[in-house]
Amino acid sequence: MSIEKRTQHELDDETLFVVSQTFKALSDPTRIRILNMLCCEEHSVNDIAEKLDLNQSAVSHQLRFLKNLRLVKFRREGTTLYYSSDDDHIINLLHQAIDHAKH
Amino acid sequence: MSIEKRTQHELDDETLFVVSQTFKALSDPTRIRILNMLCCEEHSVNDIAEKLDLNQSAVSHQLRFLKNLRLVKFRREGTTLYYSSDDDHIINLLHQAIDHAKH
DNA sequence: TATATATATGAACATATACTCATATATAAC
DNA sequence: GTTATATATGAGTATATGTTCATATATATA
Repeated sequence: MSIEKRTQHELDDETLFVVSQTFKALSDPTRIRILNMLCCEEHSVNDIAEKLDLNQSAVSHQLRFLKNLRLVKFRREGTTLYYSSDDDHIINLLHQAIDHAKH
Repeated sequence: MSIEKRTQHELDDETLFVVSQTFKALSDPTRIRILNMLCCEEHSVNDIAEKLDLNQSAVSHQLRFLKNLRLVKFRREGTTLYYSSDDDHIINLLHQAIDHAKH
């Protein structure tokens, strides 16, 4: 099999890493709930924690995870940070999967 | 907030579980490589193991994982099992993410 | 029946993950 | 400065995950 033919099928390490990290972000129920909450409107950390009945620290840890992957962004207003989604394409993947799961 | 309004935003447990499991399947580099290999044509277990330089047992374990989620199927020919993808929609999600990762 | 080949399975292990707790940091108001 | 509020962070911990190794199972052939 030629190198050209192989590369059609085999994914390079960089792509493999990015794709797996992206799906890893979407593979945890807590992160799914957070992303689903942030897809349409921004929310503060405490707001997310209260509405989803989660520990503030747990939410903050997960938001850092999502921010590192640039899936969410935030703006500051005083001591409050308002988070919102920052990757329409990945949010779209999430919604496709949700629709698929609901049949 | 009304129940109707809430359910617009909050996902039910069943959906949450299915979605997270689906993305979990796509979140491991080995499974991504296997699914990417199976998307276009069927392959035997040994064929997958050799082409992707993986342990036969590791491939078999991952195929069981993917089969439980009905992402792959197989047909038998003698002692050989030929696996292929069995969920076009999820394969489509994978390819969207790959394209997204490659920019 | 015995042997060979292909695949599946279970245990063991190392690593990754998600959470909680305690505490640190940052901003605002006093 | 002090105090209050909102969020971030690091350590510790329990569980989940992916792999390897050894072995079991299934099918085909002699």
